[in-house]
Amino acid sequence: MFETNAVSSGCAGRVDRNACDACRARPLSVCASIDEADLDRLDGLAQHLSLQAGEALTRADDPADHVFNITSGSVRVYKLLPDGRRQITGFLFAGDFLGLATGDTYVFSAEAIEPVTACRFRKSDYRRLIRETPALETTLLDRATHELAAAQNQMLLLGRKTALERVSTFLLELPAHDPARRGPDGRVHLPMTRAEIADYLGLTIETVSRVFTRLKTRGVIRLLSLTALQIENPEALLALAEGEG
Amino acid sequence: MFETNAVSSGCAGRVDRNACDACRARPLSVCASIDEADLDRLDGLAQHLSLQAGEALTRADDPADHVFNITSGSVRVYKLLPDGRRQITGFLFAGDFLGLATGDTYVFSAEAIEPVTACRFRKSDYRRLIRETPALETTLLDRATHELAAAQNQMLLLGRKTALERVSTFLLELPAHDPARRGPDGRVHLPMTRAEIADYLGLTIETVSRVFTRLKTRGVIRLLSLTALQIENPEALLALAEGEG
DNA sequence: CGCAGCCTTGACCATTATCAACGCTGGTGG
DNA sequence: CCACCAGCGTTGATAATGGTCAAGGCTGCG
Repeated sequence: MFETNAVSSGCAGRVDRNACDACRARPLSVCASIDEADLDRLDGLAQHLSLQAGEALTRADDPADHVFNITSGSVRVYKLLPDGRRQITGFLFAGDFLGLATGDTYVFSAEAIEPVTACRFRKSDYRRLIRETPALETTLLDRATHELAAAQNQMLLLGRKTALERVSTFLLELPAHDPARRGPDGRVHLPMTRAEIADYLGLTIETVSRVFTRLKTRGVIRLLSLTALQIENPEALLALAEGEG
Repeated sequence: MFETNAVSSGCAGRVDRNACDACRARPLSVCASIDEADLDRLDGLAQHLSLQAGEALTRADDPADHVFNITSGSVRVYKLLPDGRRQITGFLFAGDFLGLATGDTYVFSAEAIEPVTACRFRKSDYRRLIRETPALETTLLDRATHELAAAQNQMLLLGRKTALERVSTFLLELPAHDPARRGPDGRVHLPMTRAEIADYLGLTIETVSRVFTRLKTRGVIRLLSLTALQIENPEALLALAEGEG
């Protein structure tokens, strides 16, 4: 299931170029406010992974043995109902953390949606590290707190926003969450399929497609390809996202 | 806005009867795994609050000056859209923590839905306490992680479950989250109105009411009063909650 | 006793899901 | 080099779930 990458340093975000770029780009990344000695210890314990699209980092109900730090690519985190309905609870990008959940099995699944590099730590190592590295714990608490705020926003979206508002919000938040998704002039790269966007926004692929068309017709966005679009009118998009359109 | 309670001890959950009961009932309560000396310091810094139904603990966009620990009663946490649509992101009960969010303004509002007692700490004190009390930080990280898992479940509910599944899930999780809501023989006390249940589940009051009626007709629940009901068939309710009914 | 607030029920409506057909695109193999 | 195919995306027609609007009932309190 896992392919271990030969490159063996920089997992904590200090040496490896990818990871470090991610760190600098993200105010709350794991390596922020952790000193050199601690980073060295982290690096020593890290296992390096390289995954193809579709490969899993975690599976719901499997033993929760590891925690992960994404260093490049994108990951979908989701939960399923018994009949197969899927809710994607978040997308993860370079710098994001995965697997903090307490309990001894994962309660969600996580899979690469494009080639991903990540590093992972055994949960036992991770717990020891946390005990010995207060700065790490502070950083993780900060991150968890941020994720909680993001989760509240997503609940507002799923519970109370219309399809048009959901898609508009998504198009604004994707580049805000991951600078690597953001090109110049409001250009946005979408690594995920319509099905994944739909399962993230609590809609169907048809509805997502229709809303894209509506936004295009209104001149708010321009579709450059299936995986790239340009925001032509950010103000209008923001107004739509908050229900003022 | 705040009425300070005269009772001046036990806010950290050690002395005051209410709070301590709550602590013992909840494996992850704030006082768990914190030693006596630390608890004493916590108590020394706590301000004690007593709120009537409808009074606010926090308001979205106000300066985030305090963190709170609920010691009795119930609280609604919610976000609003500009046009007034409301999403309740969670209900808090005795033992729950509030206000961990980073940033210098609150991003949610929190109000008592029945008489509430709580204690609060200045954010500056709280930050210092965290630095000086690793056990507190560990506990808070655990709690945040649990809340994150709960938030993912709620996203699954809001994004993919039907009205019947949502209400069934709610009736099962309310007593699971707060033992004080659970009477004997599957009896459940609902401190919140239909409007609050609706805004928590992403539905309207009419739909919530109709689902209650359907569950009643099917013999799954029995309504004892507006604020109390009895689960007659927990297995059926569980099946409905997961979409197998 | 009467009123206010909340809840329930009913009729109708709208948004979004479902079902179906078609189109585009990229990869593969003749 | 082109044709075909598979997978994904778009568009259209229809259906259903839940929302909206409206009326009436219950309950607790003054």
